Amino acid sequence: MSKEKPSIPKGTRDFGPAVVAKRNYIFGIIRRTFEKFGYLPLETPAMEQLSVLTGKYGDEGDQLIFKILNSGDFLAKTKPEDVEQGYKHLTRKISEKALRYDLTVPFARFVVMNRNEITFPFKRYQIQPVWRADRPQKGRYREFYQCDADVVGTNSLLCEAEIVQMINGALTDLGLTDFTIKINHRGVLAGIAEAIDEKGREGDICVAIDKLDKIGQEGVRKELLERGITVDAVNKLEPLYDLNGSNEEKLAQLQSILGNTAEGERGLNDLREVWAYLQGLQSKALTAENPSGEPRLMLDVTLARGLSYYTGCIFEVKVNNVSMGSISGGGRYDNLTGMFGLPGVSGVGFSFGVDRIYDVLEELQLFPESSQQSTTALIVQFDKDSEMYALPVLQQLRDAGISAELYPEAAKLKKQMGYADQKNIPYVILIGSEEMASGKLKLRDMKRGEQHDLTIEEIITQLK
RNA sequence: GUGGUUGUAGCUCAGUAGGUUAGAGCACCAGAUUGUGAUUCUGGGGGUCGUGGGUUCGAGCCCCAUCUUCCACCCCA
Repeated sequence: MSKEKPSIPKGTRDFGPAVVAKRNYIFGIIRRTFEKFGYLPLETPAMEQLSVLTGKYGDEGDQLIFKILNSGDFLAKTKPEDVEQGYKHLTRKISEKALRYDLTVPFARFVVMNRNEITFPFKRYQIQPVWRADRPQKGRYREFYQCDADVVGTNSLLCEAEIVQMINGALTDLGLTDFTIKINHRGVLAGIAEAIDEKGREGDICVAIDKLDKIGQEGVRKELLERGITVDAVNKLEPLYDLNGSNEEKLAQLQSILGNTAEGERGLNDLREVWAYLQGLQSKALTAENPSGEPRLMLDVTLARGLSYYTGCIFEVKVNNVSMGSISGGGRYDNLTGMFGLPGVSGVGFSFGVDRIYDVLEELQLFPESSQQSTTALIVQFDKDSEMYALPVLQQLRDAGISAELYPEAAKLKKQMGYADQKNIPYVILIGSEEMASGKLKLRDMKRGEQHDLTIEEIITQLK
């Protein structure tokens, strides 16, 4: 008998009852938001073929995919020279499956496989865990849940506008008041690169610019030069950092800088159209201001996002004044299904990071009390007679749709009351000899500490 | 993946220059209170000091490895 201490892998967590209750509260609000906008649920397997996932997230992403070792004698088909050719070569020989890295690529795979059954535009949402072999930190786990909503089969920028609406709606319903929805466009980034005579280098430029609020303008300048961007280009780039004024004014300023680049023009037109849709939708995201006075929806040319499949608008959401990375992000991808042999299907989607939202709500104490209670009423018993008397009462409560339980033994009152207190049960019903004789049960409101003698019918009415 | 950091009772932490039976608060259990919880009083249980090696007469404390935590890069939900 080995008595090893049990443990769970790095970056994974157990969720106890109280935590699950709060997580379900978040899932519920997100699910309702998605459904309000016409998205329907989809679920896909935890594991995908490795070939489906590789190459979709850039080199960095490929490194972070959890591979599953082939079962059985996984070395059967390998030869000594496979080892000599390095781990990447060997990986393909001993691993054919991998845990999904996000929900967007499996969705694209699903669309391609079911292209003949699907009616386009196809709107789906998906709430499932994903896995990344990242090094864990606060708010960064190796297993975490994403809540994705994507639509494929339409180029309409109404989808982008509705994504802004969904983000604003869900986060507002969760009680958040100080958050920023950043929006940008890959075309704008490409146009900027072209306008400063560094066409095609937007990748390097983005990685550097993205750190602006972290390392400052000087730090970014240094990094850009290290990445081989010319001094000339950096000088042209820097005025873009502090575009000021309203979003409309920013668009106008960008127009004069990028107007004559094809990509830049495409990006600006898309963004203007998104704004027009939002105005039509009377978007609260468009008019809302954060406590700081900044607009909630912000055009941010420094927003980059690493996932390599994005081609159009990109989004990212940051809760202000908490130490937490982005809690939501997404964008448009024009050719994801093309990689699986179905070209010409444009898609756009975004994702909420529930685990981070959870940590933020916890920090800001925004979980409502109702998300933390389990049972509505506990029946306390005193002896065998009262237990038997309580059984039909218990059933009547449940038939009336009230979640109820009977303490399963005639333990001391203190213990039974303590149980209710611990479990955050708001009402206790006491059934003893007096109550059985009179037919009036004692209903105790645990929060107020008051109790009244009531018939079972009266109790049901009150608790319903 | 690179460089750091953390790990002592269920939880939050003490633990002095390596020296007998490792402590506190909270939580838990029992009693004060044989029909009433979150307050009060009394008593009680619980730790092979993350794990595995090593140095030493002797290690919670020193060394190595490993796992874990958190942080900065990288990247990202």
